[in-house]
Amino acid sequence: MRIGELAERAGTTTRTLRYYEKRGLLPARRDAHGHRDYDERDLKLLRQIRTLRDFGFDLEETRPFVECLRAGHPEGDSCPASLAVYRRKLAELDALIGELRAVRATVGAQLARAERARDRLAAEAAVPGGLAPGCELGGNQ
Amino acid sequence: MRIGELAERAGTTTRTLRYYEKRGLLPARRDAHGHRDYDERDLKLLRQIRTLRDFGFDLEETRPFVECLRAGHPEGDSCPASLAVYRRKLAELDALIGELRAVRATVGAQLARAERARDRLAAEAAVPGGLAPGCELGGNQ
DNA sequence: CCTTGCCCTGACGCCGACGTCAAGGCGTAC
DNA sequence: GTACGCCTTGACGTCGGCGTCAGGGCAAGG
Repeated sequence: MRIGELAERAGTTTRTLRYYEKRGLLPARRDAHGHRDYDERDLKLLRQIRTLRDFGFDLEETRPFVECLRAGHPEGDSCPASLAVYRRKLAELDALIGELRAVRATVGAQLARAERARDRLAAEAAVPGGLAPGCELGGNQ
Repeated sequence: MRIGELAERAGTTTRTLRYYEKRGLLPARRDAHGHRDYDERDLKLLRQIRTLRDFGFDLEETRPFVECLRAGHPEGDSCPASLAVYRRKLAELDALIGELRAVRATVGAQLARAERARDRLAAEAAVPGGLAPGCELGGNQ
């Protein structure tokens, strides 16, 4: 099949396929007209790439999976190099999730603090006698 | 103080300060020589920006905090616009963390599956007579 | 005098994964 | 003939947040 058909069947674009070829990830044979010629195996390789990319893998990280398939293995993750990428990715994800949760906690605490400060000021404004005007906390002279 | 000193005191670079100025985030007065002239308040604004950026806020998202401080409020998050950014960021973080955990679960499952497949093949190779070659996949108990 | 050290502006480089033109070739259909 | 649709290569644009020159100024110190 030609590039347009492969792109459509994989839910991507011709530009992407040419890019993958330039990166050496998905080389294509050529027909008599110089047009790229792909087969079902290429579709399988491409789907492997896209699946991993959907998970946030870099293009380079998909390479071991593609080479594993091309070597004749039934799955892209049938090779040790692919498993190593999985493990590295899991470690990355765990680290990132940990950082994000820490940030989330900090930002959440900041929001809570800021809201308390706001409510305190609002309460003082609503009930001017509630706190002495000279109270230092408000800062409002 | 001049740009070099401010950069050093805030733990950033002069390039960054010029960039913030160009973005209209941290305008600077000029002295007789045309050199940027900052004061302690600018340092406070800058620290607010850097803190938020360390949390992963975009530069534009820090603007409400900076303007809030510049308007005379004691904290950058003393204004409703800042609180809105906090809330938006929390929602973003929650969504992102959720996605990442889903990806983590999927990748973890893929790794486990691939490792089982590998171990199964290794066991078959180690004990060639242990299972009949015609044994159906996955049915080896 | 020259060097050192700070400052200035302007502009290109970088990262990743493509999008989007520009300009042209070839085959088929009208 | 010519319009259409697919293909080709090449090259620039995108996004954010700067890094890194290039080229020049101004003041103090030796």
